[in-house]
Amino acid sequence: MDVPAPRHLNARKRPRQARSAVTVDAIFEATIQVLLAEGVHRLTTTRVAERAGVSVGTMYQYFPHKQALLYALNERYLDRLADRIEAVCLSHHGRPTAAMVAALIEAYWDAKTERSDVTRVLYSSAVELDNEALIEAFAHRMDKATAAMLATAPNAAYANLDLVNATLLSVIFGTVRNVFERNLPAKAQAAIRKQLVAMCLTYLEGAGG
Amino acid sequence: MDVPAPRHLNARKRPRQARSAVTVDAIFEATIQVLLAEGVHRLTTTRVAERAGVSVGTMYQYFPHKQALLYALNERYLDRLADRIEAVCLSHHGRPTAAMVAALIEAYWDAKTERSDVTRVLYSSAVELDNEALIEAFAHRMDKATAAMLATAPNAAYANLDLVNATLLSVIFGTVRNVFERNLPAKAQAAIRKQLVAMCLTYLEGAGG
DNA sequence: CCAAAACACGAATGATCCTTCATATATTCT
DNA sequence: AGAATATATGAAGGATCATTCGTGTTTTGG
Repeated sequence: MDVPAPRHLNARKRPRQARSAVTVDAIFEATIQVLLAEGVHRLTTTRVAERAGVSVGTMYQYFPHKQALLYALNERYLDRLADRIEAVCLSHHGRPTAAMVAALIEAYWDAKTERSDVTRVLYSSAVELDNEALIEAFAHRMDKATAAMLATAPNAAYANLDLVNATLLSVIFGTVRNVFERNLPAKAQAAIRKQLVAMCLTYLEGAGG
Repeated sequence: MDVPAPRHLNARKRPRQARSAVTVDAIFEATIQVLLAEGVHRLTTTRVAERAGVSVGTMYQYFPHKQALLYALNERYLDRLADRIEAVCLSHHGRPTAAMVAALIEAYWDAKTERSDVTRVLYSSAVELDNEALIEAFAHRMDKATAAMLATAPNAAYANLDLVNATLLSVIFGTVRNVFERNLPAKAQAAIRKQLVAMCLTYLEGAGG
């Protein structure tokens, strides 16, 4: 995200040497591990440090407090996710609308599902975190990526691309999350996913695509 | 919900006298107030009791621990929500599909939005809570209510009502949550909501409704 | 009206946790 | 090499919290 974090969530210092970059990454990974193994309410600075193989003090060199760590972790996650979706969108410029929709849904769905346990704990770690800026930045990147893609569809003539695009994203992202949280069996998930693709495609066609 | 809570989340005792029923309700309301005013991470048993005008000890007469309180709170919320939606569905039996969809989306959307701050804190209070059973029970009630409604639509002939119904609910519930979490301006929310209604209607018509 | 049951109280206990800081080691630069 | 900077350590301080339990009060049923 190219949006500045709330000041109070900024890192204390940026890693300058190679070893500290390694440390910071280990801390991120350790955070996820602890979240997976113990849950948010047992996510302790000490536990994270221990799992990362460093001392608490070291953690506090890079994150002024626990919240900043969680903020940075979510930032990293959303950045990577946005990268993936953007790449898929770019690779589908000029393709038929049907291919676009299918690819978009597949990419997002897979990204969320392939490590559903991680997705879950990241959601939980974001609660009680002032991450509106993060979410908005992510949404904005997605908006731009998909709008640009849709605009290149052959025979596309959307009356109001922005609204259609926003609706499409809310529906896709929302549905994935809902299915995900209900923890439906894989078969049911796949069936709904297929329906979702068809539904979105029909919607776009009706809207001028 | 008619599903038994996980044993460890059961209330210690049920209120028998009138005054204790008042107490329990005050505790629920106080919990919401504290959540609104301070957030999950400052939700303490003492604070809740204080706000409810009772002592901590009293709280522990009805809830064996904090988690049980939050569990019961979410149970109460989902029960009421399900009641509302069920009533709307019932009142639309036999109506045209278009009216059904519009009413369903309106009912759910309004229920979630009219006190969006409460909705938000309830979501946050459910994190790190073993509430799968609750969610599943809610989903099941909704499934039955909407499926029964859709089956009464004039000219309805769904090839696979169950899948269509499940998709519809995931899409609606998911989209509402997504729009809700992004905290879009009211105008944008209304626009998307309208699109969602149209989208769902087209979907149902294509599926045999 | 009285005993039993239900309800209410809240200080004390024991545990967990975030964060700091004085100190020590490693790396870079000149 | 030596100074300056970056990185790492972890014990200790200070604060918050969930939960218990001995005790007091109110209601109910006979």
